[in-house]
Amino acid sequence: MTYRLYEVLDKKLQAHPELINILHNIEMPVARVLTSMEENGIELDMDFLDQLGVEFANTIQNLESEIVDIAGQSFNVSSPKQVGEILFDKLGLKGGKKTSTGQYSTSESVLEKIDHPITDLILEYRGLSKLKSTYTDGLLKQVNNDTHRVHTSYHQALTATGRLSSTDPNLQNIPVREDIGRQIRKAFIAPEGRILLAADYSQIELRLMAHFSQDHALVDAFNHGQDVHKRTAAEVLGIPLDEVTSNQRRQAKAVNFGLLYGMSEFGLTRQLGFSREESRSYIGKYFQRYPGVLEYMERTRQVAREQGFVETILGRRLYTPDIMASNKMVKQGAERAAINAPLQGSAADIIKLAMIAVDKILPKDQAKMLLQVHDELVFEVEESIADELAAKLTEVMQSVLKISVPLIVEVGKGNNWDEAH
DNA sequence: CATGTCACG
DNA sequence: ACGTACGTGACATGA
Repeated sequence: MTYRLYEVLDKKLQAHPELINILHNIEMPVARVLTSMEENGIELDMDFLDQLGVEFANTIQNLESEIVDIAGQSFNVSSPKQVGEILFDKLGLKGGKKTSTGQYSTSESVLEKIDHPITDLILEYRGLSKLKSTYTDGLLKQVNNDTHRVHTSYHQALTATGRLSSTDPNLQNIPVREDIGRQIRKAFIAPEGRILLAADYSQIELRLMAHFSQDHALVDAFNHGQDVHKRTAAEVLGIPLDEVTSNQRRQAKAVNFGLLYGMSEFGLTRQLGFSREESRSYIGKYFQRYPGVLEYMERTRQVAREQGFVETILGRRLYTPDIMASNKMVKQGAERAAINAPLQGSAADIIKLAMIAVDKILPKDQAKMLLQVHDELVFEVEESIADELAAKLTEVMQSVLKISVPLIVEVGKGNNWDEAH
Protein backbone atom coordinates (compact mmCIF):
# COMPACT_ATOMS: atom_id res chain seq x y z
CA MET A 1 0.00 0.00 0.00
CA THR A 2 2.80 2.41 0.92
CA TYR A 3 4.56 1.75 -2.36
CA ARG A 4 1.36 2.31 -4.32
CA LEU A 5 0.94 5.65 -2.54
CA TYR A 6 4.53 6.52 -3.34
CA GLU A 7 3.94 6.00 -7.05
CA VAL A 8 0.92 8.30 -7.12
CA LEU A 9 2.28 10.98 -4.80
CA ASP A 10 5.77 11.06 -6.24
CA LYS A 11 4.37 11.74 -9.71
CA LYS A 12 2.45 14.73 -8.31
CA LEU A 13 5.54 15.98 -6.48
CA GLN A 14 7.69 16.01 -9.63
CA ALA A 15 5.98 19.17 -10.87
CA HIS A 16 7.08 21.10 -7.76
CA PRO A 17 10.83 21.17 -7.07
CA GLU A 18 10.41 23.20 -3.85
CA LEU A 19 8.11 20.54 -2.43
CA ILE A 20 10.55 17.79 -3.33
CA ASN A 21 13.17 19.77 -1.47
CA ILE A 22 10.99 20.04 1.63
CA LEU A 23 10.25 16.31 1.59
CA HIS A 24 13.78 15.03 0.96
CA ASN A 25 15.90 17.66 2.66
CA ILE A 26 13.68 18.53 5.60
CA GLU A 27 10.87 16.18 6.53
CA MET A 28 12.70 12.92 5.92
CA PRO A 29 15.86 13.92 7.81
CA VAL A 30 13.75 15.47 10.60
CA ALA A 31 11.86 12.20 10.97
CA ARG A 32 15.07 10.47 12.02
CA VAL A 33 15.89 13.23 14.50
CA LEU A 34 12.40 12.98 15.99
CA THR A 35 12.79 9.25 16.38
CA SER A 36 15.90 9.71 18.50
CA MET A 37 14.27 12.44 20.58
CA GLU A 38 11.29 10.19 21.30
CA GLU A 39 13.60 7.33 22.26
CA ASN A 40 15.79 9.58 24.40
CA GLY A 41 12.92 10.90 26.51
CA ILE A 42 13.59 13.24 29.43
CA GLU A 43 14.16 12.36 33.07
CA LEU A 44 11.57 13.30 35.67
CA ASP A 45 12.19 13.77 39.39
CA MET A 46 9.27 11.58 40.45
CA ASP A 47 9.62 12.24 44.20
CA PHE A 48 9.55 15.99 43.64
CA LEU A 49 6.51 15.75 41.35
CA ASP A 50 4.74 13.50 43.81
CA GLN A 51 5.37 15.93 46.69
CA LEU A 52 4.13 18.82 44.56
CA GLY A 53 0.97 16.83 43.87
CA VAL A 54 0.38 16.29 47.60
CA GLU A 55 0.71 20.03 48.27
CA PHE A 56 -1.69 20.84 45.45
CA ALA A 57 -4.18 18.28 46.79
CA ASN A 58 -4.18 19.88 50.25
CA THR A 59 -4.78 23.35 48.90
CA ILE A 60 -7.48 22.11 46.55
CA GLN A 61 -9.31 20.48 49.44
CA ASN A 62 -9.19 23.66 51.55
CA LEU A 63 -10.40 25.73 48.63
CA GLU A 64 -13.27 23.36 48.04
CA SER A 65 -14.57 23.66 51.60
CA GLU A 66 -14.35 27.46 51.49
CA ILE A 67 -16.23 27.51 48.18
CA VAL A 68 -18.95 25.17 49.45
CA ASP A 69 -19.27 27.30 52.62
CA ILE A 70 -19.92 30.44 50.63
CA ALA A 71 -22.27 28.66 48.23
CA GLY A 72 -24.29 27.25 51.14
CA GLN A 73 -24.52 23.82 49.52
CA SER A 74 -22.17 21.14 48.33
CA PHE A 75 -21.56 20.82 44.59
CA ASN A 76 -18.89 19.72 42.13
CA VAL A 77 -16.59 22.72 41.63
CA SER A 78 -15.04 20.95 38.63
CA SER A 79 -18.36 21.03 36.80
CA PRO A 80 -18.80 24.22 34.74
CA LYS A 81 -22.53 23.50 34.58
CA GLN A 82 -22.89 23.34 38.36
CA VAL A 83 -20.62 26.36 38.89
CA GLY A 84 -22.82 28.38 36.53
CA GLU A 85 -25.99 27.40 38.35
CA ILE A 86 -24.51 28.22 41.77
CA LEU A 87 -23.15 31.62 40.70
CA PHE A 88 -25.95 32.92 38.54
CA ASP A 89 -29.11 31.14 39.80
CA LYS A 90 -28.43 30.45 43.50
CA LEU A 91 -26.25 33.49 44.36
CA GLY A 92 -27.80 35.72 41.69
CA LEU A 93 -24.49 37.20 40.56
CA LYS A 94 -24.47 39.46 37.48
CA GLY A 95 -22.72 38.61 34.26
CA GLY A 96 -24.60 35.47 33.24
CA LYS A 97 -23.13 35.29 29.73
CA LYS A 98 -24.19 32.16 27.87
CA THR A 99 -22.11 29.84 25.70
CA SER A 100 -23.23 28.77 22.23
CA THR A 101 -25.16 25.86 23.78
CA GLY A 102 -27.13 28.01 26.22
CA GLN A 103 -25.10 27.08 29.28
CA TYR A 104 -23.79 29.81 31.58
CA SER A 105 -20.20 30.65 30.72
CA THR A 106 -17.87 30.34 33.70
CA SER A 107 -14.60 30.84 31.82
CA GLU A 108 -11.69 32.62 33.42
CA SER A 109 -12.41 35.84 31.49
CA VAL A 110 -16.00 35.86 32.77
CA LEU A 111 -15.17 35.02 36.40
CA GLU A 112 -12.37 37.61 36.55
CA LYS A 113 -14.90 40.38 35.97
CA ILE A 114 -17.09 39.35 38.90
CA ASP A 115 -16.18 41.01 42.20
CA HIS A 116 -17.09 38.31 44.71
CA PRO A 117 -14.91 36.16 47.00
CA ILE A 118 -16.26 32.90 45.55
CA THR A 119 -15.08 33.57 41.99
CA ASP A 120 -11.52 34.18 43.11
CA LEU A 121 -11.56 30.90 45.01
CA ILE A 122 -13.05 29.01 42.05
CA LEU A 123 -10.35 30.35 39.74
CA GLU A 124 -7.65 29.30 42.19
CA TYR A 125 -9.28 25.87 42.53
CA ARG A 126 -9.39 25.53 38.75
CA GLY A 127 -5.75 26.51 38.35
CA LEU A 128 -4.51 23.99 40.88
CA SER A 129 -6.80 21.23 39.61
CA LYS A 130 -5.40 21.75 36.14
CA LEU A 131 -1.84 21.50 37.43
CA LYS A 132 -2.57 18.40 39.46
CA SER A 133 -4.63 16.43 36.93
CA THR A 134 -2.64 17.25 33.81
CA TYR A 135 0.86 17.76 35.13
CA THR A 136 1.70 16.19 38.50
CA ASP A 137 -0.62 13.17 38.26
CA GLY A 138 -0.75 13.13 34.47
CA LEU A 139 2.99 13.13 33.91
CA LEU A 140 3.68 10.58 36.63
CA LYS A 141 1.33 8.16 34.87
CA GLN A 142 3.41 8.45 31.71
CA VAL A 143 6.83 7.79 33.24
CA ASN A 144 8.69 4.71 32.05
CA ASN A 145 9.57 3.13 35.37
CA ASP A 146 12.79 1.51 34.16
CA THR A 147 14.30 4.81 33.09
CA HIS A 148 12.34 7.39 35.12
CA ARG A 149 11.90 9.19 31.81
CA VAL A 150 8.90 10.33 29.77
CA HIS A 151 8.84 9.71 26.03
CA THR A 152 6.52 11.94 24.02
CA SER A 153 5.30 11.28 20.48
CA TYR A 154 5.92 13.98 17.93
CA HIS A 155 3.43 14.28 15.08
CA GLN A 156 5.04 15.49 11.92
CA ALA A 157 2.08 15.65 9.56
CA LEU A 158 -0.69 17.09 11.67
CA THR A 159 -0.76 20.88 11.89
CA ALA A 160 -1.94 23.26 9.19
CA THR A 161 1.26 25.29 9.35
CA GLY A 162 4.11 22.75 9.44
CA ARG A 163 4.64 22.85 13.16
CA LEU A 164 5.04 19.64 15.10
CA SER A 165 2.61 18.57 17.76
CA SER A 166 3.37 16.50 20.85
CA THR A 167 1.16 13.94 22.59
CA ASP A 168 1.14 11.25 25.30
CA PRO A 169 2.37 13.28 27.08
CA ASN A 170 2.23 16.69 25.45
CA LEU A 171 5.60 18.20 26.40
CA GLN A 172 4.96 21.38 24.40
CA ASN A 173 2.57 22.87 26.95
CA ILE A 174 4.40 22.44 30.25
CA PRO A 175 3.54 25.48 32.46
CA VAL A 176 5.93 28.45 32.48
CA ARG A 177 3.95 31.71 32.62
CA GLU A 178 2.98 31.63 36.31
CA ASP A 179 5.27 30.94 39.27
CA ILE A 180 3.06 28.20 40.68
CA GLY A 181 2.89 26.31 37.39
CA ARG A 182 6.56 26.80 36.69
CA GLN A 183 7.29 24.52 39.68
CA ILE A 184 6.41 21.66 37.32
CA ARG A 185 9.43 22.51 35.19
CA LYS A 186 11.74 21.82 38.12
CA ALA A 187 10.79 18.15 37.81
CA PHE A 188 12.38 17.94 34.35
CA ILE A 189 16.00 17.09 35.15
CA ALA A 190 19.24 15.67 33.82
CA PRO A 191 21.03 12.64 35.30
CA GLU A 192 24.09 13.07 37.56
CA GLY A 193 26.98 14.68 35.70
CA ARG A 194 24.76 16.15 33.04
CA ILE A 195 22.79 19.38 32.70
CA LEU A 196 19.97 20.68 30.52
CA LEU A 197 20.54 23.32 27.86
CA ALA A 198 17.58 25.28 26.49
CA ALA A 199 18.08 27.26 23.27
CA ASP A 200 15.32 29.66 22.15
CA TYR A 201 14.86 31.70 19.01
CA SER A 202 14.09 35.25 20.08
CA GLN A 203 11.02 36.87 18.44
CA ILE A 204 11.35 34.60 15.42
CA GLU A 205 7.88 35.22 13.99
CA LEU A 206 8.16 38.99 14.29
CA ARG A 207 11.57 38.83 12.61
CA LEU A 208 9.93 36.88 9.78
CA MET A 209 7.27 39.58 9.54
CA ALA A 210 10.12 42.07 9.09
CA HIS A 211 11.66 39.83 6.42
CA PHE A 212 8.46 39.22 4.43
CA SER A 213 7.12 42.76 4.67
CA GLN A 214 10.48 44.52 4.28
CA ASP A 215 8.86 47.23 6.38
CA HIS A 216 11.55 49.83 6.95
CA ALA A 217 10.94 50.58 10.62
CA LEU A 218 10.55 46.93 11.61
CA VAL A 219 13.67 45.80 9.73
CA ASP A 220 15.56 48.77 11.17
CA ALA A 221 14.56 47.94 14.74
CA PHE A 222 15.88 44.37 14.45
CA ASN A 223 19.02 45.39 12.57
CA HIS A 224 19.91 47.79 15.37
CA GLY A 225 19.21 45.25 18.10
CA GLN A 226 16.45 47.40 19.57
CA ASP A 227 13.74 46.30 21.95
CA VAL A 228 11.12 45.92 19.23
CA HIS A 229 8.06 46.36 21.46
CA LYS A 230 9.51 49.52 22.96
CA ARG A 231 10.27 50.81 19.47
CA THR A 232 6.68 50.10 18.41
CA ALA A 233 5.34 52.10 21.35
CA ALA A 234 7.66 55.00 20.56
CA GLU A 235 6.69 55.01 16.87
CA VAL A 236 2.96 54.80 17.41
CA LEU A 237 2.82 57.29 20.27
CA GLY A 238 5.33 59.63 18.64
CA ILE A 239 7.62 59.82 21.69
CA PRO A 240 11.35 59.15 22.24
CA LEU A 241 12.42 55.56 22.96
CA ASP A 242 13.59 56.31 26.49
CA GLU A 243 10.26 57.86 27.47
CA VAL A 244 8.27 54.68 26.82
CA THR A 245 6.64 53.44 30.04
CA SER A 246 6.33 49.77 30.90
CA ASN A 247 2.59 49.93 30.34
CA GLN A 248 3.03 51.50 26.91
CA ARG A 249 5.50 48.76 26.06
CA ARG A 250 3.06 46.10 27.23
CA GLN A 251 0.33 47.51 24.98
CA ALA A 252 2.68 47.69 22.00
CA LYS A 253 3.70 44.09 22.63
CA ALA A 254 0.06 43.02 22.50
CA VAL A 255 -0.29 44.89 19.20
CA ASN A 256 2.77 43.16 17.77
CA PHE A 257 1.34 39.79 18.75
CA GLY A 258 -1.96 40.86 17.26
CA LEU A 259 -0.20 41.51 13.99
CA LEU A 260 1.07 37.98 13.80
CA TYR A 261 -2.48 36.74 14.27
CA GLY A 262 -4.03 38.98 11.61
CA MET A 263 -5.33 41.37 14.27
CA SER A 264 -8.91 42.54 14.36
CA GLU A 265 -10.08 45.63 16.20
CA PHE A 266 -12.20 43.47 18.42
CA GLY A 267 -9.39 41.08 19.26
CA LEU A 268 -7.17 43.91 20.36
CA THR A 269 -10.00 45.52 22.33
CA ARG A 270 -10.54 42.33 24.24
CA GLN A 271 -6.83 41.74 24.88
CA LEU A 272 -6.03 45.24 26.12
CA GLY A 273 -9.28 46.34 27.68
CA PHE A 274 -9.26 49.27 25.26
CA SER A 275 -12.46 50.83 23.98
CA ARG A 276 -13.30 50.00 20.40
CA GLU A 277 -12.39 53.57 19.45
CA GLU A 278 -8.98 53.41 21.17
CA SER A 279 -8.16 50.17 19.35
CA ARG A 280 -9.16 51.64 15.99
CA SER A 281 -7.02 54.69 16.57
CA TYR A 282 -4.02 52.64 17.77
CA ILE A 283 -4.18 50.30 14.79
CA GLY A 284 -4.56 53.26 12.42
CA LYS A 285 -1.46 54.94 13.81
CA TYR A 286 0.42 51.64 13.74
CA PHE A 287 -0.15 51.18 10.02
CA GLN A 288 0.89 54.78 9.32
CA ARG A 289 4.23 54.02 10.94
CA TYR A 290 4.55 50.48 9.56
CA PRO A 291 3.03 50.70 6.04
CA GLY A 292 5.03 47.69 4.84
CA VAL A 293 3.24 45.52 7.36
CA LEU A 294 -0.16 46.67 6.07
CA GLU A 295 0.96 45.86 2.52
CA TYR A 296 2.10 42.40 3.61
CA MET A 297 -1.31 41.71 5.08
CA GLU A 298 -3.14 42.90 1.98
CA ARG A 299 -0.79 41.04 -0.35
CA THR A 300 -1.18 37.81 1.62
CA ARG A 301 -4.98 37.94 1.47
CA GLN A 302 -4.77 38.45 -2.30
CA VAL A 303 -2.30 35.60 -2.83
CA ALA A 304 -4.53 33.29 -0.83
CA ARG A 305 -7.55 34.25 -2.96
CA GLU A 306 -5.66 33.83 -6.24
CA GLN A 307 -3.85 30.54 -5.53
CA GLY A 308 -5.90 28.95 -2.76
CA PHE A 309 -2.72 28.61 -0.68
CA VAL A 310 0.07 30.67 0.85
CA GLU A 311 3.71 29.59 1.26
CA THR A 312 6.45 29.52 3.86
CA ILE A 313 9.97 30.78 3.29
CA LEU A 314 10.96 27.35 1.93
CA GLY A 315 7.86 26.97 -0.26
CA ARG A 316 5.78 24.74 1.96
CA ARG A 317 2.14 25.18 0.94
CA LEU A 318 -0.51 26.10 3.45
CA TYR A 319 -3.94 25.74 1.91
CA THR A 320 -6.69 28.22 2.68
CA PRO A 321 -9.92 26.50 1.63
CA ASP A 322 -12.26 29.03 3.28
CA ILE A 323 -10.71 32.12 1.72
CA MET A 324 -13.65 32.55 -0.71
CA ALA A 325 -16.37 31.58 1.78
CA SER A 326 -19.67 33.43 1.41
CA ASN A 327 -20.04 33.62 5.19
CA LYS A 328 -18.16 36.75 6.11
CA MET A 329 -16.94 35.48 9.45
CA VAL A 330 -15.64 32.25 7.99
CA LYS A 331 -13.89 34.23 5.24
CA GLN A 332 -12.32 36.67 7.70
CA GLY A 333 -11.18 33.76 9.83
CA ALA A 334 -9.48 32.27 6.76
CA GLU A 335 -7.80 35.61 6.06
CA ARG A 336 -6.36 35.79 9.55
CA ALA A 337 -5.14 32.21 9.27
CA ALA A 338 -3.57 33.04 5.88
CA ILE A 339 -1.73 36.03 7.36
CA ASN A 340 -0.43 34.01 10.28
CA ALA A 341 0.45 30.82 8.39
CA PRO A 342 3.59 31.95 6.52
CA LEU A 343 5.01 33.39 9.74
CA GLN A 344 4.27 30.43 11.99
CA GLY A 345 5.13 27.99 9.19
CA SER A 346 8.43 29.65 8.26
CA ALA A 347 9.47 29.62 11.91
CA ALA A 348 8.69 25.89 11.85
CA ASP A 349 10.82 25.47 8.71
CA ILE A 350 13.75 27.24 10.34
CA ILE A 351 13.76 25.23 13.55
CA LYS A 352 13.52 22.00 11.52
CA LEU A 353 16.60 23.06 9.55
CA ALA A 354 18.26 23.77 12.89
CA MET A 355 17.37 20.35 14.27
CA ILE A 356 18.95 18.63 11.27
CA ALA A 357 22.07 20.78 11.44
CA VAL A 358 22.49 20.56 15.20
CA ASP A 359 21.93 16.80 15.20
CA LYS A 360 25.00 16.45 12.97
CA ILE A 361 27.31 18.30 15.34
CA LEU A 362 26.14 16.80 18.64
CA PRO A 363 28.96 14.72 20.11
CA LYS A 364 27.49 11.24 20.37
CA ASP A 365 27.37 9.92 23.98
CA GLN A 366 28.03 13.38 25.42
CA ALA A 367 24.89 15.18 24.28
CA LYS A 368 21.33 14.41 23.26
CA MET A 369 18.51 16.43 21.76
CA LEU A 370 15.42 15.87 23.92
CA LEU A 371 12.62 18.34 23.21
CA GLN A 372 11.31 20.78 20.62
CA VAL A 373 8.81 23.43 21.71
CA HIS A 374 8.18 25.37 18.49
CA ASP A 375 10.93 27.96 18.93
CA GLU A 376 13.02 26.15 21.54
CA LEU A 377 15.26 23.07 21.64
CA VAL A 378 16.20 21.29 24.87
CA PHE A 379 19.38 19.21 25.19
CA GLU A 380 20.91 16.95 27.84
CA VAL A 381 24.65 17.49 27.94
CA GLU A 382 27.77 16.32 29.80
CA GLU A 383 28.51 19.13 32.23
CA SER A 384 32.16 19.35 31.16
CA ILE A 385 31.31 20.34 27.58
CA ALA A 386 28.17 22.39 28.25
CA ASP A 387 29.53 25.89 27.69
CA GLU A 388 31.48 24.95 24.61
CA LEU A 389 28.49 23.17 23.10
CA ALA A 390 26.14 26.03 23.98
CA ALA A 391 28.26 28.38 21.89
CA LYS A 392 28.28 25.97 18.94
CA LEU A 393 24.50 25.44 19.11
CA THR A 394 23.90 29.16 19.13
CA GLU A 395 26.06 29.66 16.06
CA VAL A 396 24.47 26.80 14.10
CA MET A 397 20.91 27.80 14.98
CA GLN A 398 21.49 31.46 14.12
CA SER A 399 23.07 30.78 10.74
CA VAL A 400 20.91 27.96 9.44
CA LEU A 401 19.00 30.34 7.14
CA LYS A 402 19.79 33.91 6.08
CA ILE A 403 16.92 36.42 6.28
CA SER A 404 16.80 40.24 6.16
CA VAL A 405 17.32 40.61 9.90
CA PRO A 406 19.50 38.69 12.38
CA LEU A 407 18.19 35.46 13.88
CA ILE A 408 19.02 35.57 17.58
CA VAL A 409 19.24 32.52 19.84
CA GLU A 410 19.33 32.70 23.62
CA VAL A 411 20.71 29.67 25.44
CA GLY A 412 20.57 28.82 29.13
CA LYS A 413 21.74 25.92 31.27
CA GLY A 414 20.60 24.42 34.54
CA ASN A 415 19.99 21.35 36.61
CA ASN A 416 16.36 21.44 35.53
CA TRP A 417 14.23 22.91 32.74
CA ASP A 418 13.20 25.91 34.85
CA GLU A 419 16.81 26.82 35.67
CA ALA A 420 17.77 26.45 32.03
CA HIS A 421 15.67 29.55 31.22
C1' DC B 1 -18.25 11.74 22.19
C1' DA B 2 -19.20 16.89 22.62
C1' DT B 3 -18.41 20.64 25.57
C1' DG B 4 -16.01 23.83 28.49
C1' DT B 5 -11.87 25.05 30.30
C1' DC B 6 -6.99 26.07 30.36
C1' DA B 7 -1.84 24.71 29.62
C1' DC B 8 1.87 26.11 25.81
C1' DG B 9 4.34 28.85 21.45
C1' DA C 1 -27.34 41.80 15.15
C1' DC C 2 -23.64 38.67 15.55
C1' DG C 3 -19.20 37.31 16.91
C1' DT C 4 -13.82 37.45 15.88
C1' DA C 5 -6.85 37.51 17.11
C1' DC C 6 -3.02 32.30 14.95
C1' DG C 7 -1.59 27.21 16.01
C1' DT C 8 -2.00 23.09 19.32
C1' DG C 9 -3.50 18.80 23.44
C1' DA C 10 -5.35 16.98 28.04
C1' DC C 11 -8.65 16.75 31.45
C1' DA C 12 -13.33 16.46 33.86
C1' DT C 13 -18.02 16.41 33.15
C1' DG C 14 -22.18 14.81 31.45
C1' DA C 15 -25.13 13.11 27.69
